[in-house]
Amino acid sequence: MSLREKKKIETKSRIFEVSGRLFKEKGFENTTVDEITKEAGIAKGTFFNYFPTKEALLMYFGEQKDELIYNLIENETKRDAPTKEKIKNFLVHLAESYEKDKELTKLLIFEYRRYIGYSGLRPGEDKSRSHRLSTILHDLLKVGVENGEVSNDIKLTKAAEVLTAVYFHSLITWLKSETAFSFSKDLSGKIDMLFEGIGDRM
Amino acid sequence: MSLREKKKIETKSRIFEVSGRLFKEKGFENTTVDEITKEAGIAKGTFFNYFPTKEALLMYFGEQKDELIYNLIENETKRDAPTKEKIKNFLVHLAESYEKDKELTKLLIFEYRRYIGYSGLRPGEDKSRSHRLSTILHDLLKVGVENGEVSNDIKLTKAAEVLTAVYFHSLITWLKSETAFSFSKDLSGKIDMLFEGIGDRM
DNA sequence: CTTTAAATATGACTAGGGTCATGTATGACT
DNA sequence: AGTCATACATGACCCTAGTCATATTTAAAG
Repeated sequence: MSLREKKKIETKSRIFEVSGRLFKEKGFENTTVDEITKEAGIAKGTFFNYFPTKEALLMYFGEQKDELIYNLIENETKRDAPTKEKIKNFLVHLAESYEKDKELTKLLIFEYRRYIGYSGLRPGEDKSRSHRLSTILHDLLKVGVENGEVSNDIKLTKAAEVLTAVYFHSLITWLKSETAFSFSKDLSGKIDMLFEGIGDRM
Repeated sequence: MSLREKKKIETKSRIFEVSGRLFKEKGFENTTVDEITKEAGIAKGTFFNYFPTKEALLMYFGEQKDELIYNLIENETKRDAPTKEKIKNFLVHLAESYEKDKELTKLLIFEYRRYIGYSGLRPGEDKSRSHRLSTILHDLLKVGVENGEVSNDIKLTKAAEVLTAVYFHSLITWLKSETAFSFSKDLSGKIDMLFEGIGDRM
């Protein structure tokens, strides 16, 4: 690895460390790019060589965190278990990991959405969280259909999207709520409902 | 009505009209508060007497539009019809009304979310779209349970939230998509699925 | 018609995100 | 080692949302 590459990595991770500390201390909005660069010992312009906007830095936090979580969980869902349980476990674990730091999650989710919302106008891949989640769920459901645990006349993609929808909606409701209700429990109940259906089975 | 009140209303609606025109012409981000106030014939500071931030103005657009739509639709759902059909009609009508102006909807939804996300930190009422939608759906489902059309052991609130979740997720997926798929049709299919359930009925 | 207090309007000013022309370090090639 | 092209760093500068001390307008009271 060349000296240049080393320095690039070094600088990027210094920005990452310093901003992480500052965000925790003072919050995202109250931390200026100036402060970050001063503490990191670089010029302001340099920051924008690494992250196109201040929000992009926040997204980077989200990506790092997601990487950890998804890897952790993808393994776990390889275990043998009924499809519904696997899906539930997967989502509930995700939920629990977010429950650990509500404030950071708030920032990540709301800024991320905004960012994706706009950048979605441009062409390019949908790197959004929801798409990734949908894909994983789709695969799990497919196995479920093969085993006869999941109705085989449903559209897999639609079902995966519905599950994703419920997951994110619960997450957002939880983030907005001030009372301390459990995101993971709320979600668990809703997943049951999805498998059962809302309509009366006479 | 006093002269003061008249002027206030006059000024607010001038801001509203001018900004509406400018947003359509040049987009939200590319329209500055300076431009708006110049065209409206007021000083910059005055703008902020009426709207605390530029985004608040956008939210005001959203509220105005929602008011129209919800009133229109709330009446329509008073008709006699099966619960599922009523819910479907309601949501599909909503969907269609958004389909008419995708760009504006994009702005409203993504900015609104961001705004609510942050302001949700403060105490106070949840004036969010999703909450309102949930309430309407909850009432519709209640009638359904009374008529035996909807399973009576489901938690009404949970069910309403699940429907809301699917509605918003579809909306957002549609907004992010570049290909022209129909939001209202996609939604319609998902509502069917929710009533049926994902699990196999053996 | 004055006086006076409160509401509203004003625009110079501040703050912070983001740009860009210029300077400097790096490494490939001779 | 010396030359050169290219990648990267720099900080003065720009732009625009939002603030605030001051000025003006309204309306109520005397």
